[in-house]
Amino acid sequence: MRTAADQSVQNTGANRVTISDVSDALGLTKSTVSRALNDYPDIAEGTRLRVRRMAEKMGYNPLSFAQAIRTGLTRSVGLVIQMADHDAHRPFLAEFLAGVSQGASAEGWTLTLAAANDPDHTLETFSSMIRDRKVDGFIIPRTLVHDDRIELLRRKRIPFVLFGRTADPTDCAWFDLLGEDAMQDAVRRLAALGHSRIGFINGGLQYNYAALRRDGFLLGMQEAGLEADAHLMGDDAVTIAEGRLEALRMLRLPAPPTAIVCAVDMAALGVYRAAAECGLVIGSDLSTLSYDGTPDGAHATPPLSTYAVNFTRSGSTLSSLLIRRIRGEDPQDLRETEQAVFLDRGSAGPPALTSGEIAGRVAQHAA
Amino acid sequence: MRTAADQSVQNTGANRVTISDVSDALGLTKSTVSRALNDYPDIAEGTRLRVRRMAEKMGYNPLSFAQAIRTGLTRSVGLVIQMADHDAHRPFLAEFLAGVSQGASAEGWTLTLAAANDPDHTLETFSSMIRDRKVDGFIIPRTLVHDDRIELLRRKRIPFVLFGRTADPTDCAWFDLLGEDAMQDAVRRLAALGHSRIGFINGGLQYNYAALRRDGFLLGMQEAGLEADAHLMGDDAVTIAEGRLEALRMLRLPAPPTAIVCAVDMAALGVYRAAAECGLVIGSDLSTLSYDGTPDGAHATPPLSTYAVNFTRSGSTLSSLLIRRIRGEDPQDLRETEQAVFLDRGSAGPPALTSGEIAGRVAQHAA
DNA sequence: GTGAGTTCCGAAACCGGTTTCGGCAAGGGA
DNA sequence: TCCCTTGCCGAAACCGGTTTCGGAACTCAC
Repeated sequence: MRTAADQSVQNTGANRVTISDVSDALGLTKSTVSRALNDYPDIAEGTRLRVRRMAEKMGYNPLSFAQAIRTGLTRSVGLVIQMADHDAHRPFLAEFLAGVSQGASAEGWTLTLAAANDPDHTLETFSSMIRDRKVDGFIIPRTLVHDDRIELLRRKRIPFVLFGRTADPTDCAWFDLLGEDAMQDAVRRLAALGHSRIGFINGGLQYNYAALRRDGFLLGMQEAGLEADAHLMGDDAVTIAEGRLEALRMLRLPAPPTAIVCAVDMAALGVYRAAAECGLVIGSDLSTLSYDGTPDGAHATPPLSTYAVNFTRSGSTLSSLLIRRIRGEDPQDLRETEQAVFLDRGSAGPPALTSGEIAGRVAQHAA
Repeated sequence: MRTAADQSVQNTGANRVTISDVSDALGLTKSTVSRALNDYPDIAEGTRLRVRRMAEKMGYNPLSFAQAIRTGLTRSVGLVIQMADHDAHRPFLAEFLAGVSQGASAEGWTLTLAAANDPDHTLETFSSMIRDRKVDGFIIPRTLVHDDRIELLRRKRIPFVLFGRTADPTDCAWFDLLGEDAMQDAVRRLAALGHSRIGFINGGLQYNYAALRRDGFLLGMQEAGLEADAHLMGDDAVTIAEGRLEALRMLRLPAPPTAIVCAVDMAALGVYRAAAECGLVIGSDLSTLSYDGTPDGAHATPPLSTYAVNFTRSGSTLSSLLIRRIRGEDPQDLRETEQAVFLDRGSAGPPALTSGEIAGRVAQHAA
């Protein structure tokens, strides 16, 4: 019977150079060539060099799936994106994927991508990719405080790397941005501009970053000698609509904030909307600083000042951490963090209005 | 020497059920089991059933890389995204990838993703993925009129499927949306609303869709008995900035358009900007219809009426077409098209102003 | 009853690598 | 000189499948 293999245009590849071709050309056996190329210690240095040069010259490249059959390793990093997620991070997806892909291919690895519709589907996808040995490990984006994906991989003893941190760091390698430092710095900047009533709109509390950024905000307030008013703090705003609502709520308080720090850019763009509706000018009447670095923020008026994340570099770092993890390095040695970069674009300035004046302006526009 | 394989937590997989386990359980040889599962004709129907049931019961799943070593097929579809592209299509990337991934996994295949920085890098990436047999075929997004990627794959005889069409259809399978029909329909709608001076802002001419959409626009004009004024036609606008410039150019003509059809949503959002600068209200003073269905359009005021593309379904269709192509089906039988869906959201209405009145308004705002 | 086909499965080679094991030769110590 | 290491490589098994080939058993026609 004839099946796919030979009906298809592509076949087993006529003139591919195999390890046997290399060993024949050198008068060695393929086992020697294999060990030479894989740096076994029982190969003489001269032989190793001869083999390397010949392999190079003949253009020999081992097939990863042929290696996999014995080693069990596919040389592939896995990534499962969840479609159910709000699209707060969608703008960065391309950059992030590019980074992951480049980090992988720098080591001769590939990126195997899957998409899932909901958390259950995500876990199923992980399981089937593991069962079929599609990948050697996973990158876990958008970590939660308590994350079932981590539980699963820990239990199955599959290597993984987090983009973010999590409550229980056991067996976890990660790369993360110090959002808490950014929030603290944001407060510091606003205080230096003369703000004293500063609000905070946090992101989704299920995400691990939320508690950290909140703590960073509070630390900044404390450092500046300012009181953190519970009424000026909100949670779970990751979209423009949610950010707008939370900002409106704060602005309608008897003593509204003169500045609002947002944990994510989308929420800050919601603050823009709320400000517009209340007749407040962002950057003078009301200041806001945010975090993410979305392209949308740059196009707003005024452009949004934000702490920007380099998603391309993040992705590539994660790939290389994961590969090192798969190669056996201790997770504790594979934990990197980085500072987000502040982009000062004008959405924060000295308070043009007092809290009371803002309250008046808001009341006026409510009528 | 101990290398990656056994230092890593994951190893060759203790209790995995192999084809030999199945054959032993049945008292058959593994060759018989293999042929039974692959529907060879020289296996008795009863045997085939016995084998299937036992394989099912024991939870046997062949390893794709073990099959690949003999068949040459990895059961993986390849996709290379170009980062250099303007980000007109970025918002859809997640949906598109989800579709491709789901279409692949429906057949037990996977998606191997790579990113490239420029056209040359793209071709190199294709070549190395082919050399290392990472994938069995490729999905080619955003096809150009003359596309080097297609040339390469045609030459190397690697199966591929286009998202879009191209000048030379030889060996090409594809899925595409009938943008030309959408443009024609847009003109029809505008004409029905009473517009007679209708402008057209096209996308990048290197893309295959551009000529098609232009022809669709012209056909619509002809059908409506309207004159297509060359001054009211522009090209290569795929960003907000480019759309704005082209719209401003048209609005400053002695006889400006009362409606503008755009080939891509981003250009239409540029029309919004231009209109705002000229004191024109979109949907009454100036109408616009567009194509893509970006989320951004839904948030504009008024929301942008546009012909929307279902990128998830597009991706999944492309995957299944590619798999059929790899299995040997004739490319000519693997060509599907679909209509974009019109979303009427209010950016087009009966002309509130004549062309002359618009010219007056524009001149007034220029001062 | 015999010869020619069919039907169906086993045996073994094969794919392209990796890994284990054994042994030869050189080197070193007594 | 002899023995014991040590260094280095070949031979062969192995990984988990697929594919080729041959032959036993059964069918059917004459």
